[in-house]
Amino acid sequence: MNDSRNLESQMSDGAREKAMHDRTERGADKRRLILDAAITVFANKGYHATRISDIAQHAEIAYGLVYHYFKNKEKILDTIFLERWGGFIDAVQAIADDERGVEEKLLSIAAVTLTAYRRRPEWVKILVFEIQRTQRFADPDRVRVVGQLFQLITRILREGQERGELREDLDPALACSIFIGGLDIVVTNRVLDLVKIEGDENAYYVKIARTVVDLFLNGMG
Amino acid sequence: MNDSRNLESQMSDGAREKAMHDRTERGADKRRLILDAAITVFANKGYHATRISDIAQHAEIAYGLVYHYFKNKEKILDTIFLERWGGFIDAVQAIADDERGVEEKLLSIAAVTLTAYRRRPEWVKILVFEIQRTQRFADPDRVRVVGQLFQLITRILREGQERGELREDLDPALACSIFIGGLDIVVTNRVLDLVKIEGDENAYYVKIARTVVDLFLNGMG
Amino acid sequence: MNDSRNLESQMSDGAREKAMHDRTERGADKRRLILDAAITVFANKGYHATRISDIAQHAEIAYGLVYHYFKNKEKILDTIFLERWGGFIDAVQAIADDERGVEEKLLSIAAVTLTAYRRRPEWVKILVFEIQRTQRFADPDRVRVVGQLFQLITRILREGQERGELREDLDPALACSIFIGGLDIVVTNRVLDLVKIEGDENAYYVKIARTVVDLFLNGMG
Amino acid sequence: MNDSRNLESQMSDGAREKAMHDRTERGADKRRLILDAAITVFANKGYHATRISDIAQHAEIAYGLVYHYFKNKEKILDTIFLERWGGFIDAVQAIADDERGVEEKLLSIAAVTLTAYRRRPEWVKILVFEIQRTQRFADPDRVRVVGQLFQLITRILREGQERGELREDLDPALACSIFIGGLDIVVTNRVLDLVKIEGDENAYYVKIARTVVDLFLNGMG
DNA sequence: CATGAATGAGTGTTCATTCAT
DNA sequence: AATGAATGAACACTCATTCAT
Repeated sequence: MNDSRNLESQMSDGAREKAMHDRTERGADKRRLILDAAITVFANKGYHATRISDIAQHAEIAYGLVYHYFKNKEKILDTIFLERWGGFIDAVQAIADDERGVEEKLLSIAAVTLTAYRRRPEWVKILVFEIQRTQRFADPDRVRVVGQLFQLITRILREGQERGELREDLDPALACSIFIGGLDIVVTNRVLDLVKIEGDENAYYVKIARTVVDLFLNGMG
Repeated sequence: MNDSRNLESQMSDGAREKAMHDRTERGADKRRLILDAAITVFANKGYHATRISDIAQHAEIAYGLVYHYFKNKEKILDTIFLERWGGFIDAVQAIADDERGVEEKLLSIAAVTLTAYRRRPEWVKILVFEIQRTQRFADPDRVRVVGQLFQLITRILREGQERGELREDLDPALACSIFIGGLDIVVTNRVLDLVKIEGDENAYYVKIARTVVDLFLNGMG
Repeated sequence: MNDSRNLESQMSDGAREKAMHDRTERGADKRRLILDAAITVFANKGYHATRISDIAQHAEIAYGLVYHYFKNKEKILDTIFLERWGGFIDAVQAIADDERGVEEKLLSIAAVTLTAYRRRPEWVKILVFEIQRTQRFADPDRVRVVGQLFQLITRILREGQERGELREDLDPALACSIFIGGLDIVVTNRVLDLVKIEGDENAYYVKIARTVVDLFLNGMG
Repeated sequence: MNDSRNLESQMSDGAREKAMHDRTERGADKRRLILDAAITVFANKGYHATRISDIAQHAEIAYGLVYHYFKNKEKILDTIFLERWGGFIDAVQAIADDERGVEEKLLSIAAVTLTAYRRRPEWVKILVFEIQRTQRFADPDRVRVVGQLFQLITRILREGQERGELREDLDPALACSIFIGGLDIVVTNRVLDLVKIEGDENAYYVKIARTVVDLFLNGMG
């Protein structure tokens, strides 16, 4: 990841400027301005409905400057994807690599996912809606990259099976899909406002994370 | 549903002509031609990338005729949505209303969903990618209609809890989301070709349906 | 004039059916239906904004039937023009031919014009706006026909000069233009609602006719 | 008037560049190019028959550039209207405000009107045909602005009555309409080529102006 | 780096007109 | 005569991308 800010560090809002010296101060500034503007606008209007001029206006920079930093509109989306998803994958990787048990790992992943959404719903909107779906036929790289998440979680599950923490009669890849699907739809529901929240948002997300993992491990029966 | 052909009946390809008397024979023919062409093209190229001329060419009709039957491009998508989703909801409704236990009902729903995908992947592609996501801000009706599925399944789960077939400590609405999410991602994975199938497709889907429900009811632990 | 109903007879709303035997009863019926509908719709929406389907709907006949009676959209306008304008010219011709003095003749013409507007503003709208202006380059016939009105009034003025009722130092053609212009703009003003009417409309128009002629004959000085 | 070039100054073709600093040099250039092209094409083909590509070709610029300077086709017409009519109204205002008698004022107005037509018949065509008529229901502003001319001339007449220069038994608003109508139809006649000119055009117009005012003041009787 | 004017291909939509029945 | 489905040319408008300065 050229810009290795994962979701965790994004959460704690660590020193932003530090990471910005792969390019000129001002250049990187503008580049970041564009990306941040793009994230907002993509999330609000959707990728297709977003015009380059929208991004430029929101970033308060000149129209044509966008093309100094990005080859075209799609590259902007690509960059956002790589940056955000990369950060997310790094976080999941760290969780997968630590020494805790399966339950703790899954809880961490659920928490990271849901908290990320709570703090930066725009990113998640873009990840969920714009990238997975919009250009799905265009870029096989994109698909492969999304696959990383599945591989990491599948590995966690397989290790759990090997350690005897999980049933061994289920395909870990399929179980992984279902776990991710559970998280995904919870986020999707929020985006679509199918489920209304009452009370403390934070507690709500923690509870959801627990429930998802509880259900995944112990079942509804 | 004005056009009450649900996914099941669509599968068995029951008498098609019978439903065609809300319009002139020829008119309905052309209308259907357009819809079928649209389903194919939307699924292949995506809604945004599809030109009206693509649909007309694929249906082998004149360009302008499309606008004889549909007010505009979006209405075509709308019609597909209502037709297909309506059929699907009817099928789920029937399952929810029968007298079997929770496990059987969930199995049926999973089977219907997955089989529908196996037989008409284009429809599901359109349902999953083009409608749920693309136009999400435009039409609140759309969101509400998708919500029907959640309500039906939530009801099944709540009744299961009341009959003592299911744990009562979990919110049925949330559990419902997670169940749907499991199915959804499985379909999505197929669409995205993240998971490769080996051997008999049919058996594969049956096994998946069982696994999803097994995991949902008994958990991974 | 194949349909020789002039503005005067239109005013008195004489037996309508009588004139309709140059064609089949029903055929002429439909033809008339279309023309009447066209007059209304052209006056409301303007020629360009009027679609054939608007006319058909308003006439409560089938879409394609319009093309049985009229070669194309423009022919409908043409027919209205010839019919209405022809009637109007006939009325002016009768006035020009009678034995009264110039003042009486001009008063009659002004009265006919303004009353026609009062009773059938749609016709006048079409005459004034749609025909004189819209298609002016298309049909030289149209221009020639409008010229008839000028010729008739010019003749009246020239005769007045010869009889010593009018000044002889002014070009009668130019004076004619100015007289017509006075009437025209008064109608136009009404159409554009630049001038608001208070009290009895009828008396208002009679007074205007008198004023126009008074001013034309005696001047403002 | 933001672009205060009235018909008189347009006639004398005063320093053009001076007025051009509300926009960038080049920008204003192109904008003007478009407007000038539009005036020509609108006058030749009529507003409705004019395609954006006609304007672009005539201005020798790229198609899309038209939309850089004008929101849409109608705005181009609007701009021409405001610019030209505004200039015309300014000229009439100046005449109304000076200290001469009614006859001189009316003569000036007639001369300005007719001379404007002689020098720039396209503008008058557009003013007379395209704007007053075409969009009459759309923009109430348009009607109001045309009303300004009536108000100015009505004021002149009313003042003439107060000074005893004019008869007081006629409604000045109505007299104003008739005066304008006389001028209008004279212009219209030229446009329609109902009246043929022989000899010196200039003298012709001067004579007409005199005749119109003479007739208006002294009458035909 | 920065600006925003310039370009022009692309596409949804309209609607007069024709045609088969 | 009557119907309305079928046709397809036409056109306004959008917007990603390039370019001159």
